[in-house]
Amino acid sequence: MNDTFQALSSSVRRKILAYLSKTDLTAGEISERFEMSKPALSKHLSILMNAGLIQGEKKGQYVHYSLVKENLFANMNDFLVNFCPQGRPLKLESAEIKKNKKTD
Amino acid sequence: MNDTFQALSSSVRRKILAYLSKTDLTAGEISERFEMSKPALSKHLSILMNAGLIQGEKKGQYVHYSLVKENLFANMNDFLVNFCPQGRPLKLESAEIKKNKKTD
DNA sequence: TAAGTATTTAACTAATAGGTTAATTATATC
DNA sequence: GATATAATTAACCTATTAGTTAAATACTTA
Repeated sequence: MNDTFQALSSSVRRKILAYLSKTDLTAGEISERFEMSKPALSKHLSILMNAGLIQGEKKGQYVHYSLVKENLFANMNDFLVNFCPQGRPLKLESAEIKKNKKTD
Repeated sequence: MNDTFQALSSSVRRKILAYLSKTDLTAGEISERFEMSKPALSKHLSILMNAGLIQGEKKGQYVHYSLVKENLFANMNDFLVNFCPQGRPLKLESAEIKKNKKTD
């Protein structure tokens, strides 16, 4: 869980996850979307890999990255369950949440 | 959202939240639960405060801290909604999640 | 095989995070 | 008012993080 939250503490990495939630991308395609060197991006990708939030598959000279959604949800659930008194998995009322929404 | 995930990236701070999910505590009571100096704990508390995840109320010479659960859920929801294709709030099947559970 | 492209690794640097002890602030009590 | 307690702030140190450029690795193609 530590690795997960550590990985999620960077907005760059959260954006990578958001991109991958739409479609798989190669390392190069990901790096095009950021104003940052490829090695820097590569490090972010390896942090997400180590946290089990993404996976990479080498195809020829490319590495295709994809989201591992189950791990994302599993870790979030493990965490959030602490705050549900009944110990049940999440059941949120969207209205109550929207009320407190802050734009980022 | 950055502040929230930054705050959650520390296991000490996640433990503080877990304690506060059970009951309100003073700064001193919180620091007793960790092997760390009071100033160090105080800094963790201020990070959680800045993220809006806890609030402190001064009563006499004590400061009583409590969880602000709504902000926790709101931020998590804002984040997780990205990964729900329909854009709906979370609806997870606990069985599928348990399968991938990793102990921390 | 040589040259080009995709990606990662290595070596380095600057900024940030997380801890320490000492000092300060605010309240309580004698 | 003096002293004790709770909590935070200040000053400092070390380790980690996040970026850089240069080099290495792996694959493709002429």
